[in-house]
Amino acid sequence: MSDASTPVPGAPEGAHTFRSPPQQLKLPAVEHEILELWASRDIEGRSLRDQRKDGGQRPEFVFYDGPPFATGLPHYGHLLAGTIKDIVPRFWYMRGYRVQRRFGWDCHGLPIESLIENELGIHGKAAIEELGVPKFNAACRAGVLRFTQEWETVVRRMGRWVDFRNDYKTMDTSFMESVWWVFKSLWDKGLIYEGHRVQPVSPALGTPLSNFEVAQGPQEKDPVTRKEGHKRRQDPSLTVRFKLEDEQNAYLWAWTTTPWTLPSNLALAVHPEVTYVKVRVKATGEIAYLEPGRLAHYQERERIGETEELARLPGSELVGRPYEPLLPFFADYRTREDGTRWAFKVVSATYVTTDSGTGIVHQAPAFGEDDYNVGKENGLPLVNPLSLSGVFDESVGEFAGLFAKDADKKIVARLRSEQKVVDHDTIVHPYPHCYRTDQPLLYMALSTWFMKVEHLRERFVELNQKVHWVPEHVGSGRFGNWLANARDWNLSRNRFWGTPLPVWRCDKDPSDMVCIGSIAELEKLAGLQPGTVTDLHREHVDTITWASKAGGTMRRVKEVFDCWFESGSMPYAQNHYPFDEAQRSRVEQGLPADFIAEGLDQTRGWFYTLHVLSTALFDRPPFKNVIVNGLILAADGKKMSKRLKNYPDPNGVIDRYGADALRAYLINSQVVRAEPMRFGKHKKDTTGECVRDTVRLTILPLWNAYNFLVTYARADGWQPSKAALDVQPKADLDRWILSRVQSFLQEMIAEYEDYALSNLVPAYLRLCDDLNNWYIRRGRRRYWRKRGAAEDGLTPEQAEADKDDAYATLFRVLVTVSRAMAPVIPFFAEFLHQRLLVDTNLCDVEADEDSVHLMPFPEPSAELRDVALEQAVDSARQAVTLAMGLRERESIGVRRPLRSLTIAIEDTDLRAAVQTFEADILGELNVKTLKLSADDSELVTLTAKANFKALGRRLGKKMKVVAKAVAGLDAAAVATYAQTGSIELEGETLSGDDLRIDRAPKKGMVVASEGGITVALDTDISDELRHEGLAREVQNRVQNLRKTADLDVSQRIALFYRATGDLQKALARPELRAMVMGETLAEHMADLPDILPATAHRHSDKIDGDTIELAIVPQGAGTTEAAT
RNA sequence: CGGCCUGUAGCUCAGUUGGUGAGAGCACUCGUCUGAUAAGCGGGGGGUCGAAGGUUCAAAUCCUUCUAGGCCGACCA
Repeated sequence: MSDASTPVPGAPEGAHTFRSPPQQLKLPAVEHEILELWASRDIEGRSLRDQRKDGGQRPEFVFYDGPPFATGLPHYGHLLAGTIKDIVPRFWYMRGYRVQRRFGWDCHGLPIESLIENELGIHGKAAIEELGVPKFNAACRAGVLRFTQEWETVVRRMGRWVDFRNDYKTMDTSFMESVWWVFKSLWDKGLIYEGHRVQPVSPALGTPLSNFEVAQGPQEKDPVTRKEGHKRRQDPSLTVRFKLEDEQNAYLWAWTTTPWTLPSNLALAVHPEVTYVKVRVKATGEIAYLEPGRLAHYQERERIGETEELARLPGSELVGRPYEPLLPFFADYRTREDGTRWAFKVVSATYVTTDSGTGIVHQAPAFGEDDYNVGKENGLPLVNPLSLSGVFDESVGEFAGLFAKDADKKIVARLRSEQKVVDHDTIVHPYPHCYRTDQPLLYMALSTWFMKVEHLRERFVELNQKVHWVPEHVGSGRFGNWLANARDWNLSRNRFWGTPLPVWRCDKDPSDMVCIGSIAELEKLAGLQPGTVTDLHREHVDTITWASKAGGTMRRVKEVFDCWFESGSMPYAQNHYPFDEAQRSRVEQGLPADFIAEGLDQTRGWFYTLHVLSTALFDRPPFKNVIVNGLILAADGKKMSKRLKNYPDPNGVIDRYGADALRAYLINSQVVRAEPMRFGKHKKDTTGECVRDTVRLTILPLWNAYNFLVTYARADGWQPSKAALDVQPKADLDRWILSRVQSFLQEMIAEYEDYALSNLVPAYLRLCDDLNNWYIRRGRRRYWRKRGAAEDGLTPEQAEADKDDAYATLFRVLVTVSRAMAPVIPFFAEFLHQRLLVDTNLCDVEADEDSVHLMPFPEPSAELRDVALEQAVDSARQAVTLAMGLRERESIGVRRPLRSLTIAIEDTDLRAAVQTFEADILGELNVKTLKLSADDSELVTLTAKANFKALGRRLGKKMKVVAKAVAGLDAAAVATYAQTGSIELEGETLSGDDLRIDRAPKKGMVVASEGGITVALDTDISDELRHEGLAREVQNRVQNLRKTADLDVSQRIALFYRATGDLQKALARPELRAMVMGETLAEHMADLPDILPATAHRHSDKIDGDTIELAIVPQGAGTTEAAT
């Protein structure tokens, strides 16, 4: 490869020398520099909008970004989702795809409407209409984007690349027109109908509430069950009697907690399979029907006197029996025109329970969902005398003008006077309340627009099976169940700030309706000049009318869309489909998207609406892969709460530790698999200490490795080159780390492609451990070898080549790792790329090599792989660990040299491979010689254990007996088995890995064994070894002295000492004396004089019972001539 | 009340299709440095795997019940 490339402007002049590394690593400062770099070189733009300098055409990886409400500030949940939404596109971009990432804003809906109502100081629909829709909507438009700047700041600071310039807003005319197109398409397919749905209504607001809003209502714990639920409220508990028309003096008893629904009673429901009882009340002689268990309940509470049982019958026998209307207002519905019975009869309903009331349920179809469904099944009429404000209209006589809840008392009074009340009590129960006004909600059937989805259920489920869910269970469980039980979608809202339903209807003939699918169509029908309509909000389109066939006027219906319908239309509407010709095929080819990611709470939200619309419109799933993230809780396990201040401010955490660390922390958790996560290191961590740990764990290891390379390369004059990136080193250590990096790449790619983000950081940490704690530590000497000198048994030429290989290998490793980690820690990866490649003029701007994020993701090379070598190092490191444990156990410090270490490994190839790392093992452990052996019988006692996994299935019940026999085998028998590989026990032939052989250290031996590797230390210490150990202790004390004296590492010294006993003997040995002097840079070593210069530093100590007194005096420039 | 998820070391969490010495990080403790990194490296202690039953030769793992928590939904007569 040639080094002739277009250098990056501003890169340091001259050759390929590394820039000196920063003195101190300040991550937030580094990140700010990187942000500036990205901006100044438009790197983000080149990636996002695919404006590469090389102009290459790339296949498209389609990502849909779900729009957040623009009315709140971003919190940790958004940062987490943003991180996921950044990592995945970055990876696929590096894999050679084009990945458009457009930010979206959800601009419509109740959150912003409520906010504006509060700010304008008005409440309720009536107030808004009084103010006027144009003014209200203008306020919404002006207010909805107030936080976009804050969002952009935080999102960018997190390192997320997403296009804010080319964003989409659900209030854009183009977006809204596409929503119309979506609706019109559904309309043309016959999937839209007008119907009723029982909805919670806030009478104070005069508007129905969404389930979402209901859930936002006041909550409290039930004092008995301690369960969180709706705020509790006291209501009447009224039992009334309905007179049967076909039997004398006989009544059906029914119970209600909402007397205001009684005027609208149209039926009574019984469970067809429940047994009811017919009784005579002794005191009054009346005959009553109800469920016997409930009767007993009333009698226990002494609400009813004694009764005489007359008969028992199943509910099905009551079905169809007529009764007199309780109140006269809707008595006309008693019979149909043809004379058949219509309302006021007993109907069958399986939802009826016998745990409250009477077992006979009052039915007011307009005021309960179950009632409504029962009414529909039985062809009952729908009567609703209530307005949205909960006020009765003229149809209910004396109750007209009363608020429903206020009418309760008057209704009860009238029923009481008519002898229709059996029992009147109160009940305290959880009941939904308005989240804004705190008033109890009323349920009532309202006219709404529906999309038919129930017939699509099966298709939903089929298409959903093609989706790769992370984690899998959300797709098959929660979401799958939801799809299988999907209900027709109520997609209209009686609100103001939203996309208006594009339905115009004749005010004379309501059946004359037209659905508009585009602006052009509207202009044409209304006779307007093309281009007249530029905005589709209510204040603009509600005034557009035209003459109808029936001589009336075509006016738009009042409703606007549920904002979920808009977000579900996002795949089409963000590109103004199908109106924008240029984008048409992209939209069609971009469905399903390759990837989306949102929180678990979107199961019923965006995931669902995307699914419904793409199935209905295109018969396709909307996305191929989805990552569902869980909820982030505060460190104390509670929800994050601004009030409790139980979590650290995100900006503060980023400013202190950097975005990379926060990203790595968030992603290194099962929260990316839909599980909840506690943001904190411990329960009281409210400062983000957990993120500091992540800096230490994930960034510093890489930083240290980089710092090592650059420091030595600069000192040594080594220069990186393009050739170094393809280095084929000879040394085993180098070949090993390159192989190890390949397996790391393979693992990373597999995890990225599987969207298993929580496995990325652990894989990377394992590599860092290998890199820092073995590769660099063991290879350290190679970097500071003098050039041109024969060392380590190598000729000067060999030593030179080996050293170059070492530099090149480490350089290559760091470059590769920075690319593999770029999606996860985009700042630090970029920092490395800039320092290693850009500043050294090794990048070609024309080939878009000036940012790590424009580079291709590194492919693992099979040629560099050497699995056996990787295993050998594993084993060597394991042997070292075992031996370290032995030293610890025997209290022999690493400074004390030992004569020999024995490693027993049965496998011949592995043993030979471990041998190649002999010097490393001995160096790590401070041992003189290594003995390798295939046979560990002198070191350990063999015991055997049955391999349950292998034998269990084969032996079944005999397993226990055999296992016991195996455990009873003596060492000799096990040894025989180890040789022959077979044994007869309890009539079974066991062979191969039917037995697992364990090694227990023999008594009196310094031996440890694990996983087929046995190590033994020779702890017999000769005088020679002991003296060397002592000399090293002295050496250690001198080094400590150097440090307390704050001497430069290259500062020469004069060393003086006075020692006793063996210490004296050790230091008298010439070779040890030379060692101490060499390692401590001592130019002189002599007995301690009586007088020392002022620059001397002193220390005395006791080592193994002998004493030593030390003094060091700095030598050379800047110091006076030391006493000699 | 229903659906889904969770309960493993002091804390945060791993533990594949059941296979028998239950792991990591942090914290604790002991040791270890001087030509990358003490914001480092290594050793160690610490858990009746939420509880109780059951299936099985074998259960942290499968089943049932209970219990605690989370998310979503239902909360009606």
